Amino acid sequence: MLSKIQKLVAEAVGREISPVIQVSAEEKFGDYTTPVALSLAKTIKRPPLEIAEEIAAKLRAAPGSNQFKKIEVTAPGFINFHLSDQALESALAEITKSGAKWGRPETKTRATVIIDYSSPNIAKPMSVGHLRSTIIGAALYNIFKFSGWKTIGDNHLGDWGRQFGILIAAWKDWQKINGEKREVVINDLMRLYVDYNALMKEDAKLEERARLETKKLQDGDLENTKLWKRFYKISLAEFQKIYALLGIKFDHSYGESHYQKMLGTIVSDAVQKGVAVRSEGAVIIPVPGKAPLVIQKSDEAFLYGTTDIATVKQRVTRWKPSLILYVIGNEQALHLEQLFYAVKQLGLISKQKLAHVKFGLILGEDLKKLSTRAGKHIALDEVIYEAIERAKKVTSGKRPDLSPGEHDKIAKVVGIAALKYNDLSQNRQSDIAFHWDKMLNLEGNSAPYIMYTYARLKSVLRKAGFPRKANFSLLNQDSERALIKKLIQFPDVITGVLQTYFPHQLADYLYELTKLANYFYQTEPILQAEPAVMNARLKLISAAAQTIKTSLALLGISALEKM
RNA sequence: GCCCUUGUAGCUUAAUGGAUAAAGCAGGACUCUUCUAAGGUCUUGAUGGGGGUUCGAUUCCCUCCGAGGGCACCA
Repeated sequence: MLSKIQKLVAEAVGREISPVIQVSAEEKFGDYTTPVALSLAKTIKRPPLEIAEEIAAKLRAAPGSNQFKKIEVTAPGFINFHLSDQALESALAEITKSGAKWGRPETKTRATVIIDYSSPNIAKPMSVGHLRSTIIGAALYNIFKFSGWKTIGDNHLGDWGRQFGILIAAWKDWQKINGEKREVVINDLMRLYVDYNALMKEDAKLEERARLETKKLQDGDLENTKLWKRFYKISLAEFQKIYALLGIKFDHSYGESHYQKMLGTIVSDAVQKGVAVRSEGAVIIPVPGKAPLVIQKSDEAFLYGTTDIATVKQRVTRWKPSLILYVIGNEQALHLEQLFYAVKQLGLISKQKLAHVKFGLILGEDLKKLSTRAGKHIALDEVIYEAIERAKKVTSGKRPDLSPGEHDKIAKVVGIAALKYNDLSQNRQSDIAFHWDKMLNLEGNSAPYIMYTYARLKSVLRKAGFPRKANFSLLNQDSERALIKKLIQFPDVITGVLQTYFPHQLADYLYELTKLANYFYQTEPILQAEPAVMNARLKLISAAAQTIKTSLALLGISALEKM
């Protein structure tokens, strides 16, 4: 709808502009509004009201204006569009017809996007910090895919590098003392890693050993490779458990190790092209105004910057994307700036857009970073189980007609949904202080609220049977109109997220839609209404339920039919 | 010192430069002889300070104050 109006306005203005169109803040200003006359006033040097009236007159005469019952000008020069009853009715008909496809942007694309998300480090358990990348990335993945993009999700596992040197060194020490008596689990690896890190700070010799083990691994040493594979397997199995719980999937999980064979060439090519230079024994790519990107250490080992360049190279040649999204924390902003600059200089990308979808950290309640190294750590699986437990407490008090098995299932879905929604409903760029109660909120603006609304609507639909043909002109209550108008906005919201990479815009919309659906449910009887009205209302709540379901699915949340 | 992010109600958050700053939680008052009260209605309460640009600033610029993160051989 926004783009339709934008086109109309641009034609009426008769200039090469893309005027700002927005949903009106208040009913008295119509359904959509544009301040285009206000912004034109300066360049044309005429009073904005006069310009607005002139544009409005042209708009009223334009062929596309039959969708509006009124096009009005209000001071100081806004042009407001009031949708006609007929426009609402035909829109609802279209929404009903589109079903699960409702929301797809009108402009089609066949472009490819690669989304790099989750990307945990092997040998460390996943912490709450990884939740954000995983959930935000998955939501963006769903939204792009839904919108017709060829979408590739790649979990860029941190499965190479110095952390393994540290772990291998620590492991060898541990083994000397303890032998191999029992099975190694992920927590053992973490403890080894944390302890060694602490010791390393005081003993430079340990640090040197870790460096040597890293180098040996990179040079293909047999023993270290074997250990690496072993640690890799342990970690991956652990990650899979969490991904299964969260319902997250990837198209690929090429870790950093996958690119190791390319690294030598990357560096020599960079040097040959004159993009990289030697400095203090290392090979660097200078970045204007920033620290340089080191691509080879003075001991000739490679770094994650080198791997990241190789990754871009492979992704571009293999998948020919027009967009690559890096869903990575704000703390990596500098590294990604360096990387984006480097691949451009190297000619690996030209028209392709690379974007850092940054997000704030999850901080401790003391507002300090939760780092594995510092031993401060909140395990992700622990948070997930707690979420389910809390949901269970709420669930068990309701619906005595459902079996304990159903309650368990509901609690699992609701708990995880609440966790995801809490993250996705906030602007990703701000830091989050970790509070159990906030994180696992089950009331108010939360996933359970939305899911509950959906379940109620579905319950009515089940009781009514399949709605037959309906006359939408019978939907003339305020609560009905408001709901239809909100439904119409859905594709515009999706389009917005594709541009901003802010999933919370969708969450926000979903919440507003849900509130309107609830209000309607509360104020107008559906099954008790006279048959013709009932049919129209059934169609309406069917459209609302579908849109809620689609939105939840895009956020990675499954809607329950009963709860 | 430089760079990134950030400061909105008691708390947690929303608002592509637009109209009277929007919600949730917490507090107060109502509401199940209609379809799920995990609901609905009403109510108290906010843009860190100071400048500037603009018809219009929570949004952009400057400055001060506060918070988190990062600044080549970790990832």
